[in-house]
Amino acid sequence: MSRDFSHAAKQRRRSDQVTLSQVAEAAGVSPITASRALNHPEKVSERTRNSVLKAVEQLGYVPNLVAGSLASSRSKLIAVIVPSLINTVFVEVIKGLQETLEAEGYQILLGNTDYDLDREYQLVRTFLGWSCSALITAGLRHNQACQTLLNNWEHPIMEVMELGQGMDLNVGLDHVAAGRCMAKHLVDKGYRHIVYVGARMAQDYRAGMRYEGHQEMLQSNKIETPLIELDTLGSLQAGADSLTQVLTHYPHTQAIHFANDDLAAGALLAAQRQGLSVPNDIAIAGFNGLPLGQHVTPQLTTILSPREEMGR
Amino acid sequence: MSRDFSHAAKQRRRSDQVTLSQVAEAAGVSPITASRALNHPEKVSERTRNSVLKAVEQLGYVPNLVAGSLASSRSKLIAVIVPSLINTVFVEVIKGLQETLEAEGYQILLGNTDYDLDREYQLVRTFLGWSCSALITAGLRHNQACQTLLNNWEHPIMEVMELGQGMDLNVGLDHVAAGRCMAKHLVDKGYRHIVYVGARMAQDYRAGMRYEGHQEMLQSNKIETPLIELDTLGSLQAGADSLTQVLTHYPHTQAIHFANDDLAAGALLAAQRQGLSVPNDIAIAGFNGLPLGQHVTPQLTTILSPREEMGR
DNA sequence: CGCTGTCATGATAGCGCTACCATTCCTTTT
DNA sequence: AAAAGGAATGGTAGCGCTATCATGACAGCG
Repeated sequence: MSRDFSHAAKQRRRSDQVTLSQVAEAAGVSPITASRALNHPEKVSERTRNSVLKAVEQLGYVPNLVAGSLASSRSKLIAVIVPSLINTVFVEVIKGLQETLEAEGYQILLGNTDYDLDREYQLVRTFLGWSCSALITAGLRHNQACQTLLNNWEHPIMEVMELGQGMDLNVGLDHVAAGRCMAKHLVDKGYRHIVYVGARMAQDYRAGMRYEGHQEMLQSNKIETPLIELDTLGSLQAGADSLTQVLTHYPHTQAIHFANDDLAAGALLAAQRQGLSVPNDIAIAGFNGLPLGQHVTPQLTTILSPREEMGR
Repeated sequence: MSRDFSHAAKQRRRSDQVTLSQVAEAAGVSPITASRALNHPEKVSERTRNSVLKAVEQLGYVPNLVAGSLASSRSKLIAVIVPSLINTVFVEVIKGLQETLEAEGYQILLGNTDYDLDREYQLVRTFLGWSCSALITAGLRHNQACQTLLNNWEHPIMEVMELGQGMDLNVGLDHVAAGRCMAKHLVDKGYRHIVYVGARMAQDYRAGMRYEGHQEMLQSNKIETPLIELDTLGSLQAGADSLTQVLTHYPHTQAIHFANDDLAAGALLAAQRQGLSVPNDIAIAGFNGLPLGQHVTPQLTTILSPREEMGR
């Protein structure tokens, strides 16, 4: 219970990193002024600003952003959570975001859920802990805990890839409609034996939604809707493999509707290697509008514009 | 000069975020113990740990990683700096790193230099400010300021893509040798009219190094070394365009040696669209071993293994 | 000539967490 | 039985920065 005041001072400076105070001292101003000179240059006189800048240069000062963020409870970080880096679309999205955000001085904190909503929750938790100034996630579907977390969060949340009842910002498209649209296109072309090929649609539920649209359209035309579902993630290789599967199980197939362009491109190239003519022997449809798609024999695609939809 | 002790307390809690202290209180322990329960579970009794965990759950506590990092001057962040997201190789590298690092609980802070060394310096500065626990950068070449910064940094630095005198860890390959090797291969195949196509080699100096090797080999065989340099970044589209250029300027071309697989694949597909047979009419060589390369008519490639080289 | 307003700067007090001891209460050793 | 070691917990003091308020200097005003 006794109190005493005889504690010896404890030293804990762990690194020899140059601090703002040292810069301030070298510049002959107070730490606060040095801080302002760097972060709100317009609030200090030009003379002061210059001498601070000079001191920064001389000492090789590197601002400790962690400390700054803690003090201001803001950070120039933006969390980007995607379900996969294998599927090229998400890479395209990151590319687009990256261009815009980095130009604004933000850094991207990258997370990959592997189509696992629990993993997504973990990532969101972690990223919120970094007091990111925004969070960008692919998709509207989150698990309960994650949803709660996001609802209570006060910073902007952007959900890409999918249209619907979003939280803050929401760009994307209606996947059911997209599937329906592509199916209609194939039907209109006169194809009657159409196979849908998806990859892990339980997880990549957006591909599932496109399949729904596809089904809807074919059924209303009284056409069978055979489905081949791969249990690997969509990739060129998977697409190539699936072609064989399709031809084995459904030899009469006239057209294949793939869940995404990676699969479609893989199948297309495989078809060419096997000497099949596309689209005469077999038509191939994909989804996304990857650059690759435009370089093979003309291919059907819906376009996603990942670059444009930033704004804030 | 006068000192007085009558300051009123200032309130500044800016958010209603749950703090560790609140968790500790709810669990009936001190904040320190709560911290330990979460970060060093083996150091507290099971009873304590459980009650802390329960409190965390109940209150919906999200650890403030910024504060934690400041206090411990460590963070579970790893900076990854690449020169481009357009060139598919770097995406592959990120993919590989991502898989390994995320499994270890690290987050990736992504930066893109656009092949600009000054931009790289800025990024390094920023990332050091986040007290990342490691930094991964593509390439050994940095500007002076950046080099100084990196030399004085006490955490691991990994340089990928390029072999040589590195700092800490260095994985990659000898690009001059790679260029030489591919050129030799083409010469051995009997080609005598070989064009090299690169994209912005002043910036993408690794492509330049491969060209050096290429040149060396051809010259020692008394073969001309025509070069076409594009001033866009390597992409499928650029590759396709370059094919036309090559055929216009050097109609006798038997083989094209591309600086990377994106260009090569673009050209290959373009050739096919134009009805050219590869490699009978024209041979196409790339560099990197992208998955795409394996799906077009067999193509020459050196393989980079971005996934394996993690360690730590 | 005091009164208010604006500008540049400074003093103070944290942001939420963890490192570093110190303390308590056991168990083991000689 | 006392000394020594160990395990669990707690108190204190920052990590390096910025928000908030306070201050001083000087201009404009009636």
